[in-house]
Amino acid sequence: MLKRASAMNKTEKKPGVRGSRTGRPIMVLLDLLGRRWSLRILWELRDKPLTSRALRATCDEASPTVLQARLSELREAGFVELLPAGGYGLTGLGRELNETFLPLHRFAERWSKSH
Amino acid sequence: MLKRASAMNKTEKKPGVRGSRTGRPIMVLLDLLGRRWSLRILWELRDKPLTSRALRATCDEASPTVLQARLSELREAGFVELLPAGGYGLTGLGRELNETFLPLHRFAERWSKSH
DNA sequence: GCATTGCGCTACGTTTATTGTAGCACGGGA
DNA sequence: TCCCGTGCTACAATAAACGTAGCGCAATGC
Repeated sequence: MLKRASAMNKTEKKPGVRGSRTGRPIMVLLDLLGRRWSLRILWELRDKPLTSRALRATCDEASPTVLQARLSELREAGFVELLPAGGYGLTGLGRELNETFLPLHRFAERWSKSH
Repeated sequence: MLKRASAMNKTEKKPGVRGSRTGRPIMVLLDLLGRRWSLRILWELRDKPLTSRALRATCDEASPTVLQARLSELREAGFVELLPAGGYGLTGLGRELNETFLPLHRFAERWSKSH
């Protein structure tokens, strides 16, 4: 019998905050967001929830292994949640975080013209 | 299920924007920033240039291999430059990019209290 | 009933990225 | 000259991500 929703299976073995041994929040956050697909997942969920498979489709068919890993981390961080009705959606906190990336979109457009 | 096989028209040599086969600027940017140490490097250069060794020190002694790789990518992207006087500094574009992350600092503080 | 479909999620072998340690070539003082 | 500090690289070992397949479960259809 598998434990469902076993995101607490980390047991504090601290593989974790890779790029930050200081523990400063900004470092922890930059480390979390600096993992593959983290930023992309938050971005793809920006306007509506997606099922795990739909999310995978939007993320260039990234492997489900790492996608589930990121989703677990982002859920534990409180940015993403698994909706009762099914699918993944941003939490209030996740939406706040995402808003700090909105300027990034505009920046990306400008940047693509300049390099 | 359409496989878009022809987004390789990027004038890119080879390194290959990993997480984005679409070529949309925001995807390319999210992919670049989603590599290990990218965000951290930009963050650490936020107020003054640093030599490669100083940068490594601030980045928890990350291995010089990947640090140089990121610096090359960030230089090619036009966010970072090697100063004539020595040391790495942000370009104007890099500074703009960094400013989109300033709210992240405040967010990180709030976030650390909520989880 | 009993397949079928879609969901979240996992196993596992292969490939790729990152780490850690050591060291190079160059240039500018002293 | 020798000694630093710079940017940068080699290379084996490790960790992370990939790709494919498939599980258990619940809802739906027949």
